[in-house]
Amino acid sequence: MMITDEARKKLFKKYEKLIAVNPDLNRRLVSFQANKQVPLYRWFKYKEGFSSKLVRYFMTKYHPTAGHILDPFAGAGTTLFSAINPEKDLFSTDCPSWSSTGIELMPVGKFAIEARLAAERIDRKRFHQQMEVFGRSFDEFRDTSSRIKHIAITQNAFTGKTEENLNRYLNYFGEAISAKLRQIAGDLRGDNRNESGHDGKLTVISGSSLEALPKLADGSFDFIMTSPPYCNRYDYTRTYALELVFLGHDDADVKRLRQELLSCTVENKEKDHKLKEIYNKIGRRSDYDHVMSVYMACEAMQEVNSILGELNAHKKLNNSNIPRMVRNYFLEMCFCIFEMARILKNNGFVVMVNDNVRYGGEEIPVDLILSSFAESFGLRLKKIWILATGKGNSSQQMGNHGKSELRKCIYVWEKI
DNA sequence: AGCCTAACCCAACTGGCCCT
DNA sequence: AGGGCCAGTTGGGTTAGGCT
Repeated sequence: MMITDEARKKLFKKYEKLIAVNPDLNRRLVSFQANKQVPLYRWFKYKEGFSSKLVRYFMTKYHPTAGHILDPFAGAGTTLFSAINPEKDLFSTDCPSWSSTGIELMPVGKFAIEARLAAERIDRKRFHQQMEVFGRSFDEFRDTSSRIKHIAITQNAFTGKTEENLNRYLNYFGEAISAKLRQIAGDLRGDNRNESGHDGKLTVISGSSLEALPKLADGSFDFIMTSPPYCNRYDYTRTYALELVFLGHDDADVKRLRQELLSCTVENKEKDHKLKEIYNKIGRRSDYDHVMSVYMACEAMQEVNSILGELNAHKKLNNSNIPRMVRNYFLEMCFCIFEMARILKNNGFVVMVNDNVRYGGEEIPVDLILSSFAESFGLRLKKIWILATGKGNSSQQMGNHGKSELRKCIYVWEKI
């Protein structure tokens, strides 16, 4: 089996001087952890999100004056809300507020965004009253002595302490909901914006970035801050299956959604035909051809594709669809990056959170490949910030490939 | 008060099983 | 045979509580 890493090494050499550890960044900030204690953001834990503090950090660092921000993979809307709710200590008070636009395919994220917007408009006093009524209705059903209706065989089957714990568990649903509502009410009370809403305007587009981005106007954004799906087999429709069902989606809906996601799971099929159709329909076939040629011209990309093909032929990958997923992940991202470059204003910035990945022991330098696409489309790589502690292997890889670290990155691209 | 440690907590995963 | 899906491992971070 022929394994080379020359093209990847060459690309690394090219960008090496721009890769640097940023001591201000850590896992807490780059993940949702730092949002868990923040009022309003803590209502819904979007596991894959980053923190509001991270958004503020990069906006202050690269674009302290207000404008229009975009997040094409908006999730629960951390970027969007952080931009329209400026904090006095970070943004100058006389600067007008940002407006923000988000694109989100997953109904879960869109629902979380809309729920928060709705909550900020409600009559807070009335909400508090309703909450108390709701809480009392739970109390009526609560038998504090015991939820367990004993029969002979359960009598004295466990200690008093155990029974107390079991009851606590059985009562937990009501308690959990009441606690969440108290938190929401408290956050709304502490929120000193007026009830008519935000300083800035927030728009959310429901659908795939592959279809929505081509419809946005040239040069209409000052700043893009986002975290696309990682190239890591992560299936969002599975992670949020319960929430999707709760929102009324059936099996067919979930399967359709899974196929619409940017290819990041082994179940994703080719979207080439669909992409062609999107660009033909809006009379931009030449853009489609241009993006394809940039993708094909990237040597590191071709090296990764051919190595994964070889590993697959030798049964060295634990799932035979990994090469297809990786190939399409980068192709689809290539289209997204082309569109981001087009809709950004000159001197505008893209800040993108993403991790590198590894399959069959072979590292895929996601940061380098995506940055080389960006440069082909007129976005200059300003920095690849990395965390001091990268990410290690999953436990399953330890036996075969040992321990080695991969970069956890935040790329900064500037339109020139 | 400051150090230390055991006990938790938690992770943008991936190996492989189960059906059709 | 392969699409679709399930679910366990283990390193590293955090913290309560004991010890000096």
